[in-house]
Amino acid sequence: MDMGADCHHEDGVHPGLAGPVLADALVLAERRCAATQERLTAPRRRVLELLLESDGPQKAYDLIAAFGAHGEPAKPPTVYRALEFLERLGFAHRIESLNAYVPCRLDGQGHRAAFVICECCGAAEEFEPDFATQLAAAAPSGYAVRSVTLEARGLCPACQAG
Amino acid sequence: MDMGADCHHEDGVHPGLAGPVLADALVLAERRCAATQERLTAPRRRVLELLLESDGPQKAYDLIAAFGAHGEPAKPPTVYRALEFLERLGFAHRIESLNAYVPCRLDGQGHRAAFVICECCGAAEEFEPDFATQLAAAAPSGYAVRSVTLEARGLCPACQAG
DNA sequence: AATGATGCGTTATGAGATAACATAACGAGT
DNA sequence: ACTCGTTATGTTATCTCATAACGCATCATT
Repeated sequence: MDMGADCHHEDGVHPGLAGPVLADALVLAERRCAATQERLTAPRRRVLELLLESDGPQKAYDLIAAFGAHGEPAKPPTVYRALEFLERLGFAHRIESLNAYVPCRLDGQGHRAAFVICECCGAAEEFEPDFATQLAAAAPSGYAVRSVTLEARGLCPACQAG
Repeated sequence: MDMGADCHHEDGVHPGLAGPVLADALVLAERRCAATQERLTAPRRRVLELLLESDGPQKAYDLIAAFGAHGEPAKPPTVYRALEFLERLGFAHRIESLNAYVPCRLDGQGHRAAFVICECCGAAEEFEPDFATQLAAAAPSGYAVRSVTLEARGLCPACQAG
């Protein structure tokens, strides 16, 4: 995406978790895994941690580079497998139009995710596409819609003001 | 996308143009370019032709491979530049979740494109997202939405029946 | 013709993702 | 505790997707 060279704003919508808040989020994820007999293994947990710490959408190779505790990168499959797991459980989402990943900011698992993406600062905000059911009606006749990818672009409030 | 191993359907929604119908479509494209002082150059025209001939979403490297008249592939930038042009003029759309391209099947230029994609046969059907304006309201507070990427997945009528 | 803008051809490389295979960890049943 | 099937990981290599950078060609205007 072209962010425009004249944007001086920071990613600020989701500042990224740290300290006890981050720890809590990870514990919550552990619990949700335990409840469904899924395993939040070390690499999965690490990738989730990196996503939660981040201020905005993360590229897979950013995660790969940041994976190791002392600067050693991960191997690509390690991170891609973890991302696949996190998406499956609803802990993370892929933003197709950015080739990037974000942690889920909403509670419900299995929900349909939708995003607004600021073309200026790159922030991505998740929202609940309540109208997904409307979509099924709006879609061409006869299609049985099962999932929806919805990514809207525009300007976040800060970038409109600035 | 996982199309499922058990689908025996063909891409049938848009059979691909040929002969006089194809020629007409290209002439129409020429006219629309001329009207806005844009140039439908040879590589651009060739890529549009390949898209119009196709039965379904085409990958960039499929187009690259098919570009030459006698089996010689194009160089990647040739095709990517043509696709960029065709998208800009509304003659083609990129489907993000497939990394693939389709010719525009609707008349209006500059419209917001939306797609339903059959998870079984891979067909992609374009439709007009009339509710895009509703989206602006549904989006998180304060975002000024400028464009929307909407890609729904499900089963086309033929694949539901079969 | 000179000029400036746009587009093309070419080489090379960057960015994103996965196939394939071997090894290791878990967990249910005995 | 053992063994067996399953699930997950480590590793290497490769595949797919896309663009940077450069020089030349083409076209419209002067």
